[in-house]
Amino acid sequence: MAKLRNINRSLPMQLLLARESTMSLFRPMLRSFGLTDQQWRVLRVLASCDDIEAFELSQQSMILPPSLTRIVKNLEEDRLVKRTTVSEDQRKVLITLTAKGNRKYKQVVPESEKIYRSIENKLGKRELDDLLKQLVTLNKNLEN
Amino acid sequence: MAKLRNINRSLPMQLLLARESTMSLFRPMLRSFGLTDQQWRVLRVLASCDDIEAFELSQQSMILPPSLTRIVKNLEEDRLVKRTTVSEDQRKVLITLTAKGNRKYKQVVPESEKIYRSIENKLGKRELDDLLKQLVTLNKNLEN
DNA sequence: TCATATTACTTAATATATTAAATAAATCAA
DNA sequence: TTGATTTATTTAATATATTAAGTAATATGA
Repeated sequence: MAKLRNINRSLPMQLLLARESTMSLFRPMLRSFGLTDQQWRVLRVLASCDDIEAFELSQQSMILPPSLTRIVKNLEEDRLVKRTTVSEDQRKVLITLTAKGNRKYKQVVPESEKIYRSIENKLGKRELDDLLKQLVTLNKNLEN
Repeated sequence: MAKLRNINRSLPMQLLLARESTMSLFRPMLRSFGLTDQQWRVLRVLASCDDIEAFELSQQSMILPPSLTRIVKNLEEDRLVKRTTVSEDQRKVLITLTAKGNRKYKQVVPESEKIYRSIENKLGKRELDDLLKQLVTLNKNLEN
């Protein structure tokens, strides 16, 4: 009978485990700032640009549009982001960070970098760079 | 001002992207068998043992207990798995694959392996093995 | 111009994730 | 032995993921 490969030889499972291993190091810090993983992904994209269309934000934060609608709505209620429509194309929505959102972002950045450096220390800078390079290559080669 | 690293240099983001890149190749196949990603993770663990306690299944399938409760309930309604309690410890629940569940598993395995081999071809067997080794190392080194 | 198609986003429905609290059985300590 | 604690799982509440369907604005073609 055809047998399925062991978990240790399954790329999807090892990626899931690796993602969880790393995120579990950041999560308590993010929660202490009142942020979910996804909210932080949105904030960091917004911090890298003046404003952004919903579709582009969806791509860059890797959150599908239906989820993004709710996440942005919640962030808006927390006054961390602001939504405006584009006058030239009334279908489009522009999302921007508020001053409060920007302050929150600036509070999180140093804590995030601190954790990232501790990961670098645990894994070794060269090994981490090497792994990142391979992941970037994989993502390029498997891209639809 | 402290600046956050670019997405391309963020291990958590690249892992998320890589996980999504690979799972998107398996997902249509799994859906064609009427299975969600998580249901398939549960079935493949069950196929590797006669029976298993809920807690152990939770660990191996990387699904937290509250989610597992519902997933197993749904699989049970589909008659793919069966739940029994342990007489020596009435708190514990044993979960097993039914004959129907085993047939489903055996149908999926060759299709899954086919996709896995196509990934091997795209990435190169040596590169894939190397990446897997690094992920296993990362998971060991970051393990709580 | 006007019906049709496309685009951008939202709503809806169902499934899963996360955290906390609840329940019930088993264990432990005085 | 019994009250407190621990263990194994479930329930509950809120957040996110996924897929499909809906809506409104824009673009296109006869």
